[in-house]
Amino acid sequence: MGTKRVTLADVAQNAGVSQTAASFVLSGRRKEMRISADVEARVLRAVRVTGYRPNIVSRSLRTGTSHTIGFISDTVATTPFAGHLIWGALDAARDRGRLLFIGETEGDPELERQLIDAMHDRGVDGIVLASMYTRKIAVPKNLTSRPAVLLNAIPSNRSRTPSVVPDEVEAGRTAARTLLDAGHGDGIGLIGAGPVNRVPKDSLAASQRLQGITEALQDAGAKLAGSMPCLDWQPDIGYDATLQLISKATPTGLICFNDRLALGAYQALADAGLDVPRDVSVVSFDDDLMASWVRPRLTTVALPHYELGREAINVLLNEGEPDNGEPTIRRIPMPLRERDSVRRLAGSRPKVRARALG
Amino acid sequence: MGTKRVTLADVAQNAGVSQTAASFVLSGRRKEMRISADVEARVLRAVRVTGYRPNIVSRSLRTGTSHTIGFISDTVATTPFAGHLIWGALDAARDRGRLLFIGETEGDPELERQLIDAMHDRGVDGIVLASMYTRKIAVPKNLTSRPAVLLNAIPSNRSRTPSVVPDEVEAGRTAARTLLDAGHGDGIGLIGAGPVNRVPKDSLAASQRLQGITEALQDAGAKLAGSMPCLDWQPDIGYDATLQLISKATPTGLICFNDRLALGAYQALADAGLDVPRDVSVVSFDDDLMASWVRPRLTTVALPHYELGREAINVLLNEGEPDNGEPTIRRIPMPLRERDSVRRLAGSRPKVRARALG
DNA sequence: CTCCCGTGCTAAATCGAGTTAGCACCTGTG
DNA sequence: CACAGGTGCTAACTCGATTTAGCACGGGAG
Repeated sequence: MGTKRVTLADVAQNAGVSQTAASFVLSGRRKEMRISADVEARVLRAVRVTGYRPNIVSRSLRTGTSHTIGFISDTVATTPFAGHLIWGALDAARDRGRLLFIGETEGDPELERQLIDAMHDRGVDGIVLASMYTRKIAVPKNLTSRPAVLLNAIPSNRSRTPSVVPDEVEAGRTAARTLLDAGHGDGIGLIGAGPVNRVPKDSLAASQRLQGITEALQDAGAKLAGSMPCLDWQPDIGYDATLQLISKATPTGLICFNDRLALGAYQALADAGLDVPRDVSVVSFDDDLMASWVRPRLTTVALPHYELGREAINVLLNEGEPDNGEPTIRRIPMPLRERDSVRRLAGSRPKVRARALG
Repeated sequence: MGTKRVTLADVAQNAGVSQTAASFVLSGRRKEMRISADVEARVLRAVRVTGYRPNIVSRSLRTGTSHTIGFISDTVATTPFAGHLIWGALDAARDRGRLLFIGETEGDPELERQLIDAMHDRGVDGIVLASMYTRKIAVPKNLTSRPAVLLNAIPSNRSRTPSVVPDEVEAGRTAARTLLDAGHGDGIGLIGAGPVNRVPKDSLAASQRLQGITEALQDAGAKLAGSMPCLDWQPDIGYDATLQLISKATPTGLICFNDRLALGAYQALADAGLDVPRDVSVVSFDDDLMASWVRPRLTTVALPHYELGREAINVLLNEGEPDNGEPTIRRIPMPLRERDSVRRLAGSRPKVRARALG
């Protein structure tokens, strides 16, 4: 309890050498400083005997590196996503011997500024600034005085701050190809955006998913069967949009821009007497928990929250490597979760295995 | 960017005084050290001009207090509860000028030990060790070398470590009274435990909720209509238990030991052609998200996760106050969320308002 | 025998705050 | 005029590690 902590001086005394010698042994630079094997052995024994653990606060003061990282998000409690983002960051941090400070801004820029300062005051090696949904954000001025990485966000102002984001464009292609490969060619409808993009301006998911979808359709020479932009991506909006879309012509496949829209689409299709996937196939994005709860289970392109968290830490700690003037944007693949909401149309060619390689 | 941080020495130089004087001004001890108002003004101006912020690492080394708290939980990602526990802790920490380290043990004692050490190495002022469900835990030996608080857990070994837990006994009384006040007297059945307690040994919720229920029934002179202990508190188990219970005699009210059991009970009652709350009233515990999703919305006694998180920080920072030999156990009230699953029986006396006071 | 160089270590400075001990100056008193 | 006592400040040490500068010794070359 009250026993004082063992310091390096104690270890040195126990080993009968100077603090300097002990320090060099422990930092593994004994060759460089020509410390004899004998002294090394004595120091290591002293460490074991005394149960010495270096005081990181002190080391941090001297070296300026605290083996500590700040993780600031706009919200940690309300979305279940947050947990996995933090989880990935936590694991990556532990793998590299770092501890994580966390903070929550609740979207308040002033609070954000204070948190960044408070973490810098504590000598963090860098800060991960995370957003709960992918968007452009203004990089706070005080963030850039030390290494920083944006997570799930791209700098809106001209800033060198590296970013880690989901690869939404490729996700759009994946979603479209899933229906194309199942033979839905010209029968694909869009719920959520397109053909002209109209969604909240700071959401990147909408425009990039649409871009990927459009590219994949063009590559396949396919034409959209219809599309309904939605200003908000909630179940009830998806319900209305779907009813409206099928009132003109019934598509054989639907790409919903997120799982909540898909939930609404499920209900609308059921009300219209259409069966999923027999009459209409559905593909979506996010891989919300509910995607595996609904019946039939929803095929969706997953947001890789755990991987995003991990990669943010890795990018932060590897900073200064690929310094080619351009701000780094690391895009994390969004994996397809194939479940039960897509039907392969008769006569469609089976998915070409080689495509998975390219 | 590359500009070096402003130190106290810079401030002192800018103000034309010694570092000592500047330090005393900033720590508010100028009276004590007889610093003139003139010098004080010059120092404060210098702070403003230079944008000085104290280096907490340095302060921490000298004073031993880092204004930093460790929060270690067994899991952060998998349960939605975790977010609110951390959220409460985060808010309380911010209110008191502290930052939070977080760590996740994934139930691994070795990892737990390492995390505790890593945080102590960084000079945390104390550690909150949190469990995701209420239980007894063995307090790690290395935890107690500095202030610590158990959250959602009670020490199983003889330990002075203070605890913050939900008041499960009172919650049991609340649940029982809710049905008693609605006139369900001798018609109350239990799903999950009782009359003899048979549930996983380290779960405190079961025994304490049962104790509260039993006390409230005794106070009211009421007898149990039946009870079904369950080894695991999952929907399918609750379904079976409920079917079995009503096969003997149909109670007018059901207390389920958590919301998942209640979900199963809902399904069983529906299958048996019984309506909630017309035929059977249901009260439960936890206030899971789903409790407000099911129809009729479930009346349940809520686990106060946010408050638990807040209080853990408060207890940690107020340590050394009520030092009366006994280990402190702080019990946080579990509030009743009155929704639509309880029916007041005809002829029952309305709830006495004064009862809420006592 | 002297000089040089490599070997193996140590003394002391350093990081940036907080804290202890004490110095110079002024005023009032006997 | 000597001296006590208060006022207002500063020099120097401290926390515990890292790191720079350099010392003592032995052996080989000239």
